[in-house]
Amino acid sequence: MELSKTAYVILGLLRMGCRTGYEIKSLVDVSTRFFWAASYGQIYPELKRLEQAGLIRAAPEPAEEPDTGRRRKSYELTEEGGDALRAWLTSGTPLHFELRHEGLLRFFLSDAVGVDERVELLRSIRSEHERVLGELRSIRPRAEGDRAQRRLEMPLMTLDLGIAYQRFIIDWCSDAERRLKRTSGAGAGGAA
Amino acid sequence: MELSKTAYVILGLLRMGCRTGYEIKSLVDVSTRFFWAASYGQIYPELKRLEQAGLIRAAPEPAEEPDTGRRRKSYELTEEGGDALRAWLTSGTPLHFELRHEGLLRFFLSDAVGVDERVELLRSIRSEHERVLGELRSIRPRAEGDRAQRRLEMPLMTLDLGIAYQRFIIDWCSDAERRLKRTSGAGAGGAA
DNA sequence: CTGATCATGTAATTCGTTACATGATTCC
DNA sequence: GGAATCATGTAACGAATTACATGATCAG
Repeated sequence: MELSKTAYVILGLLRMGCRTGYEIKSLVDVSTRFFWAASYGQIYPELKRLEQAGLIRAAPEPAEEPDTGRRRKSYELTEEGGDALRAWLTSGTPLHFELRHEGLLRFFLSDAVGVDERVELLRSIRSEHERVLGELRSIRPRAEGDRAQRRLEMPLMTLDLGIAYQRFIIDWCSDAERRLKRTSGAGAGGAA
Repeated sequence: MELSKTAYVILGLLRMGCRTGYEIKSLVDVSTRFFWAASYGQIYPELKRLEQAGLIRAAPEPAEEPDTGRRRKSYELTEEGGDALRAWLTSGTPLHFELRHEGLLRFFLSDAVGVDERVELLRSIRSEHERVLGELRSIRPRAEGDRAQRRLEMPLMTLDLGIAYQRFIIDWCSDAERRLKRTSGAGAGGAA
């Protein structure tokens, strides 16, 4: 593959209406971040590369915004950029998938500690996911708005998967906690 | 935090009975890989560091294995190593969580293509997760064995979460496909 | 004898984060 | 006037992958 995944994030968000690097980063932080993060250190250099490759171009400042001396670079998709985006979206390339979940890692290794510590661990995993669930819920109105006003269906659908996913993990944690307590019975055994 | 997460993977797997870098890598590939991957390029240098830090030490070759000229370095946990592992397992440090899911990213951006392409995308996401589910099922017997013979409960419990999680995503994909088809109704609309 | 597996390591490179540097504008 | 936000970028660093290099042993 030629372009990095982050390049497609930029192409895709430009298509969704973002114009500057700053706007892209702001939107990433309330959307793709949960399954594909990106930092300024990636976005700005990538914008330059994409411009050189002819996939995006500098856009004229929109008229509504009369030149406020504030310097900023607006970009827009070129036709080639749109083509590249759609080509990637429909290509059969293997889908990269990667998870780094410290909570699960600890849980996996937690035979080294006692049941009480295991339960405590499970609680902190659950509370992390509850925090994320809260975040996802808080951004839902925006996704609803995008759907109603800009005919963007997928952001909301993706968000709802995220919400369901968080709930799934949270429920699993509650279940597991109950099972651990039951199994340990009277004598809570430690381990070394 | 002093140690990298990968250092704790090593400490933890050493505790679970691995002895060499090679064994650690082999076990990682059928266990933690799904939520915390590690490569040789990390494992071997990390083993050296951990030895210098006194958390692991070179272990005498077990007697059952009469010196086959095959050179290899066996390690074992020191007391300090075990302490460090348990300290991390029970510490309240924020739990690092990170997901990179190209399928979701594409799905999120797929308003740029037509419903048919969206459905196709959903199918390939589902089939990826079905593949992973198959992998997880294939390693389950090993986890059952570890539980029965070595009193390691957590690997199996973690694996069963993984299996349930894959099923959750697969089901969601099937649902979403049905919903997309229903919504699109008669006139399948494309988008640009 | 040959291919699979056991076994250890390094070097180059890629990917991504974090911190830093800078400065304008807007809202209170 | 000061804090928050808008806005763009770079440099240093760290984490991790990939490819390479090497060689022994074991099963057929």
